[in-house]
Amino acid sequence: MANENNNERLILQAAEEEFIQKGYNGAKTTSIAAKAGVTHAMLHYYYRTKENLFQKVFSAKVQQVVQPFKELLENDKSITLEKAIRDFIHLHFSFLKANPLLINFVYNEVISNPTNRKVAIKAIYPTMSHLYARVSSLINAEVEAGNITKIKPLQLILNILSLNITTFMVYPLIAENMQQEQAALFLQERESCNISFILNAIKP
Amino acid sequence: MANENNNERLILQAAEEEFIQKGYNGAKTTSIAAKAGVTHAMLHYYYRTKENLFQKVFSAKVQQVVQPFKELLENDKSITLEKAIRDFIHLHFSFLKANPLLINFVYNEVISNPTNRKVAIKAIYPTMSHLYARVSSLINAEVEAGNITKIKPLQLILNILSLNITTFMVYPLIAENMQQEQAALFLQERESCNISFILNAIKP
DNA sequence: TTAGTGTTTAACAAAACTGTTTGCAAATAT
DNA sequence: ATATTTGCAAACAGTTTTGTTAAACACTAA
Repeated sequence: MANENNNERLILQAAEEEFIQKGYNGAKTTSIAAKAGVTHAMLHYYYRTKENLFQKVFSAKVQQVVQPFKELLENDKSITLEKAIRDFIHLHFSFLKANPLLINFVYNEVISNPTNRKVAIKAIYPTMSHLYARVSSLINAEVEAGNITKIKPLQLILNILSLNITTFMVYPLIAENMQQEQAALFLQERESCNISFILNAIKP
Repeated sequence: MANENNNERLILQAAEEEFIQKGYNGAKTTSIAAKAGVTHAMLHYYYRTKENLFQKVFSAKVQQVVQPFKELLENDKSITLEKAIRDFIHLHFSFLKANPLLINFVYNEVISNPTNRKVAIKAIYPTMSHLYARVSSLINAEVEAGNITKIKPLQLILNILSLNITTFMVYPLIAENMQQEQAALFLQERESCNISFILNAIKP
């Protein structure tokens, strides 16, 4: 009976934590093993190398990054640009709140390692081009109707992502000298401000 | 005669490169010494520890991050908000173009190490509150004149910085599959798009 | 010339880290 | 019941990395 592959799972979990907190170079297999409560020989037994363990963590995390975009594309089938923007920003904020270190982790590993970059691009590309197409057609419709000013889909997407992501990049620094409620309020204010800022920016 | 403190400088230069490219954990003192063309004993002779060498690099780089803000505050004494925004975005783009890895380096070290965070906040705070005050009064004047919609200074500052910084975060990924001219064009387009996006967003 | 100061090298030491081997105990299959 | 596989720990091995030491070297000033 023993423990139905418990250790294998514990090691992976500990590895996720460690890699996300410290990056590939900062993470140590000994520390991961200790965090998982196993000898470090076990880590090598199940995952053989640090590199291999990292790849497992990394590709899972890249999948996670794409999640909110997939969700948006599946749920919001035929809506206006404004509703899509509102829905997405809200969705993305929830996601980033729940995974505050995720984006920075993936970004850094992508920047510092060409192999990771390929893995990430391969995983992200299909969803992103799907998103691009959707945004593109939403923009076209609104421009024709005279509801918004002309803007390139890539620029709009970058703008929205920028404002969302940097919010959670500065969040730990801003929240450091705040009460919890204040910090929560900051996020809330930032979310509504992002929405109105974007919507105002694309008005004719 | 030897070489008038040349090695000390060479080591510091090599350390800047290495730390910025690979971060504290990824950087190796042996690699820094090799890059500087000296034995690694020399590195310890001049800087004693990796940590110490890092601190020297880090605080210099934090100073550099604040540079464009100081420049803006000194040069643009009494101007309109629109001109300030235009000037700053242009200035900031030049700066980020010249130091593409700087922000990410400082950010990561700040996030991963509380001591670095204190160093950075201490160095950045005065300039930032100066900037805040200036933006605040510029906004007030324009709001009173009915030229723009009401927006909190912090939100506007965050928005501008977000759009600028993320441009250079995605730049290496986007430029990877582009000709040089195309990549330069992307930056140029992004700069003017950022300006008009911001200005449009704060219109009444 | 010599004593002194700062610079450089080579060799060494210690620790941290990744990965391997061995051997054993429990579980599963034959 | 016996053989085989699987899970696990302890000890070991090799490498990388940081940091130290001692001696050589170069230059300056007494």
